[in-house]
Amino acid sequence: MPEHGLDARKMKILHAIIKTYLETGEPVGSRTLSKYTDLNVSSATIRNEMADLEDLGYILQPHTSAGRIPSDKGYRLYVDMLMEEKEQEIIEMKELVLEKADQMEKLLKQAARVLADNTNYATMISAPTYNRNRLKFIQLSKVDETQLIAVIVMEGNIIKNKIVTVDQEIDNENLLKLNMLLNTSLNGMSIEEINLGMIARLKEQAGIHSEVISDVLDAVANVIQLEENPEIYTSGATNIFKYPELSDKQSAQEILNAFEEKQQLAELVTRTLASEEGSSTGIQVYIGSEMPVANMKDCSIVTATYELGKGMQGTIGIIGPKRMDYENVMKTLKTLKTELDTIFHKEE
Amino acid sequence: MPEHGLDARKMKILHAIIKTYLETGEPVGSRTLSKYTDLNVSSATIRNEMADLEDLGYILQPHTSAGRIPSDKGYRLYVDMLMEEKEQEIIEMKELVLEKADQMEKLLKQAARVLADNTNYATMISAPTYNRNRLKFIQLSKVDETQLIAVIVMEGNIIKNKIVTVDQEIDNENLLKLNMLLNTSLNGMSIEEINLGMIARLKEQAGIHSEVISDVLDAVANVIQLEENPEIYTSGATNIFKYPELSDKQSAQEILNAFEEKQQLAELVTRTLASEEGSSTGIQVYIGSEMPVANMKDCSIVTATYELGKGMQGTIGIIGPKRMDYENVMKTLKTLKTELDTIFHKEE
DNA sequence: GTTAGCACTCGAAAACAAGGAGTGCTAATA
DNA sequence: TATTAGCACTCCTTGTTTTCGAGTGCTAAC
Repeated sequence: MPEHGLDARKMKILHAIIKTYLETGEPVGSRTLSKYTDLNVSSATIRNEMADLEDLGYILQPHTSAGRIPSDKGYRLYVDMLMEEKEQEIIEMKELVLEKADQMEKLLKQAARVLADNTNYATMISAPTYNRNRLKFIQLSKVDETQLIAVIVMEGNIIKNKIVTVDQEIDNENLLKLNMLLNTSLNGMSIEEINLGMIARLKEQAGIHSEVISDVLDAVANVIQLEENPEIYTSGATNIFKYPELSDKQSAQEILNAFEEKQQLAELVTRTLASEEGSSTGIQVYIGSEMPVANMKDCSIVTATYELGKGMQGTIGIIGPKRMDYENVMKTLKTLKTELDTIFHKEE
Repeated sequence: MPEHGLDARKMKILHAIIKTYLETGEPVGSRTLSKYTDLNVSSATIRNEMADLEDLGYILQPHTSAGRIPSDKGYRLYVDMLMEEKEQEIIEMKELVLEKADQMEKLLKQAARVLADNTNYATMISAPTYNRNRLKFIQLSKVDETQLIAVIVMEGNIIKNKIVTVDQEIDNENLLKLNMLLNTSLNGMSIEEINLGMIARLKEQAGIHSEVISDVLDAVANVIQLEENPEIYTSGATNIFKYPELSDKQSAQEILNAFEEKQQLAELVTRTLASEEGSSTGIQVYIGSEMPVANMKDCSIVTATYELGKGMQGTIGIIGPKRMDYENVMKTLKTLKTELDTIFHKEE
């Protein structure tokens, strides 16, 4: 177990350093620690131990005559320890009660906000991406003489619609035929299964209305595109101003920029979904330089994956300073994750 | 014309002060101005004039031994002058070419981004709100045994859908009836016209499927709600960091917060739409304390209204420091406005 | 009415001076 | 041998003082 090569006391000291630094945000010195309750040793002893810990790379000294702060490696050890702790009890959290929202979008937005308000960190939630999309239903309806509306429903009730303008009016009978044709051919299909040959056959069967088919298929393609570029909802980005180490002009701008562009966050999401290995708990932690996105080197992010069943999943993330309250954040995240899981499964 | 009570030279000096301040962001002194090309007077003279201008409230002195900066009143005069200038030529702006996007949402997001990138200010665009929504089309379709999908199309092709779960399966014949019923009763109706009596009548006619009606009407109500709470897209919020006077921790946080919450921006939009009076040009300018939203007292915002025809309109806004390049901003905004106008009218 | 000249003001930046938290090392202690 | 007290040293932080210079208002001359 002690693969980190730290004896019990060093461990205790490191733990104490991290804990206090999490609270104060300021380098912690030996004297402070010696007064720390259950270690009954003098500051000098602590200094010796700290020198060792520094040699081992678990803590750093910002400058010669300052206290110590945890290094990324130190945080990592701390977090891993938390992870190992027996299955954490799900905390009661009345504040997290999510109002029933009829649309996933609203629900997720709201979840992000609640999370941000509760934790005082910045949050992000990605809409679920669908590993294997299958068409469930397609419907063409006539809006007026020249306009049709195509409604496409994917498994998981992802709905998309598109207005299709046609040159010549389609009568009801033909419309019915087209609908039949589309549904019988495409129903239950995954995107990969719709190939060129099939499209050609469809167009042929559609006769004079073949160009409508193209438009409908465009809309289908659109749904896929949405899958590849998952929607991401964020909240509480300005919470970073609460942490002095992040709120100097330079870093604040970079972080907020990442939030606004969302591109980088998206990258992070896919990364998280891909490497589903921290999976005993389903929670992953990136600390500082471990972060897959640049210019957030001073942050940590804790992510969890929620399930919507049928191979669809999304990511919840909390982004804060490296000295974030990992313990609490992980608990909270876990709670929200299960919350979302149950909501979505109920709704099915 | 000279209702401001300034002779030509004072005018020139004020203009020069503002211009240089816009560029440098620093208080401008008399010596700087005396070297200003076309005023061939000494710094002493300028000082005298500046004292007058200060008495009149057009400029301020941050502290005794500093140069002068424009006051809100000064900016206002400047902007009004710009407004009066003969209809500004629409500048060519290749960068503003907007890729054809199939969805309004994407289009507006993109427009906001382009605008932000081009101006180096923060931007916002509100989706059009519909003054008098009329239903154009309602369609209920069966997705599977227990689920229906209701698609609602409003005038202007605003589409909304909702999944409706039913207890007992509805056969195709009944579905057709419901569709007929809904469309004949509601088609062309504005929201205000759908009253309780009508709803009761509908339910009665729907017979055993009356609860479906409720759900569909809920969805209709949803569309209205969306109207009251217009979607707002923003971009380039972090541009404010480019202006030192806005990027201290305090103001940056407040401004960015307003951007994240968007509530305040929404307020601003409705305000803009309501007071359609700066309308010779269709452009409105709020300077500093004129701003209807609090905690953006150090900003100015320039807004324009674009039309989608049929009484629908949205707002484009550019938010920056008080010393923003009004002239250019107004031009740009006007360009984008017409751009949007034409795009939307083409798409109809 | 304009301008040169000058004393004055006041902020910004630089220079300086404690003060103090924290360290590393050494020597004494248990 | 591990711990601790003691001490000199480092270097950040804080506050004070000094300097510097841009800019002003006023007065007197043009």
